[in-house]
Amino acid sequence: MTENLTLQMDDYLPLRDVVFNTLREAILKGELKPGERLMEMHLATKLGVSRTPIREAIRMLEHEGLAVTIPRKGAQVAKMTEKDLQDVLEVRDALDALAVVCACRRMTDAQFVELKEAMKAFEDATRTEDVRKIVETDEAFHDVIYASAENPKLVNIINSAREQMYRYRYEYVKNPSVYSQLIAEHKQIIEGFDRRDEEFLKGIMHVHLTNQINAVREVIREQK
Amino acid sequence: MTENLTLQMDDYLPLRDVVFNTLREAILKGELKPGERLMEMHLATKLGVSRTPIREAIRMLEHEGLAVTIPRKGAQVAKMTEKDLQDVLEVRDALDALAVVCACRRMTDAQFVELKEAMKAFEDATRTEDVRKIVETDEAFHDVIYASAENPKLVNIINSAREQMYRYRYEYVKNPSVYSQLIAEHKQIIEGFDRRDEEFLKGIMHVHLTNQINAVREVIREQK
DNA sequence: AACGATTAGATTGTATTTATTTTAATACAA
DNA sequence: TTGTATTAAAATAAATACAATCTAATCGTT
Repeated sequence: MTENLTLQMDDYLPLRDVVFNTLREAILKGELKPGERLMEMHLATKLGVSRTPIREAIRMLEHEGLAVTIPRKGAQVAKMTEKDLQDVLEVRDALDALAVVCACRRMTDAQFVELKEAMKAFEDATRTEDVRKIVETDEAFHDVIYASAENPKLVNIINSAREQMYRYRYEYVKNPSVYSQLIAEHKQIIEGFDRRDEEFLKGIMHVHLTNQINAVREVIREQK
Repeated sequence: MTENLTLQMDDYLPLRDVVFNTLREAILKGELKPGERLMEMHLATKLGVSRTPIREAIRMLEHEGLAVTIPRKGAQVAKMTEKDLQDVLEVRDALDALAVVCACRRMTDAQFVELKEAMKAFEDATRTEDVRKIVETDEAFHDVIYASAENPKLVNIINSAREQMYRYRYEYVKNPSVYSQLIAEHKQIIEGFDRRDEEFLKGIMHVHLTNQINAVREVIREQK
């Protein structure tokens, strides 16, 4: 019996996607800074591919809001003004409210368990002082909520809104004094889901989000 | 005095954008139907360009939600299921509510005049039986509202949500019996802005949107 | 006739080449 | 020194060429 027929090993990804993911990560982590030029030839040689997949990846970054292209001049990492941040937050606020209401109605027991676990993971991470891990577990916590909303279109849009500010948020999370507040808010969110209290949850999410505004705004202001 | 220094004639557009606009229009108007394959070579010869700008345009359509690519198999016009429609509407509902509240607070007098003019143009269009014109003037009416919200990020996201359902909505607008209702709703919207009544506006927009659901749902159901 | 292997053609993925445009560097004139 | 032309270099835009993969038709076998 020919066992282990687990072929179909779809580890294939078009180079454009590999490049896209690489550049996206680099931008979000701040390795590529806002305003920095994305020169095709340079990136191509650096990543060891031709310019074609680079160009396609740039088109994707562009529509993700992470890059801006000026025809015949090239692309650069998108800059955000304070106004941009304000605008994105306004949108995220509305979408988070929707997500949390949907999630409140649709969250399964298994997902609620998952959420509590994610909460725990985040709490643990804050004790490690590993910023990267803290950011990731925080995102994971919110991912559980978004997934529970059972609305992939919503998740897509929220994610693209998140991305636009996450590269500024890294700085925010570097400050350990905010951990306790974040943990407290996460706990309240759990409590809200436990009680299935939509209005309460909307309020908490709003606070949770707006708390980040000023910190991120600082970062943007500095880097001007 | 050298007058008429209106050079700067930026009538240049990269081919990728020309192709993108062309394909986008074709999809929204139903010339390219959901599920239809987007073969690079075919499109390239048809539009008289090489495959490079076609590929870039497809990447853009993809992130706009109008096309779906399967690696090594190619792209096709995105299909929408009833669930997808439901999901998009849920999002649009939330974003429209946000837009209308922002617009209510920020709309200038000039913009309010513009809105009333757009209303008039729509009313005129419904008498022409020219479906294309009707759709356009209806969109223009809503564009005024969205622009008044003074939040470009929000406008972007709403537009991409609109696009995803607009290609199904054409059918809805073909039915003249809905015109009077649409006109009535538009009038109420104007009234809402006149009174600056946020809650009223949110309600109207919600009704205005959900009225389209069933019609669009019909269309999707049929075409299966 | 039904099924599977083989192969030809079509299609996408990637790289390379060519053309156009912009940037900047240099030279010249005011 | 400043401003304008001119030229050279570098970058993007688009087209073409090549490679890898998939699809579907064909053929042979059962």
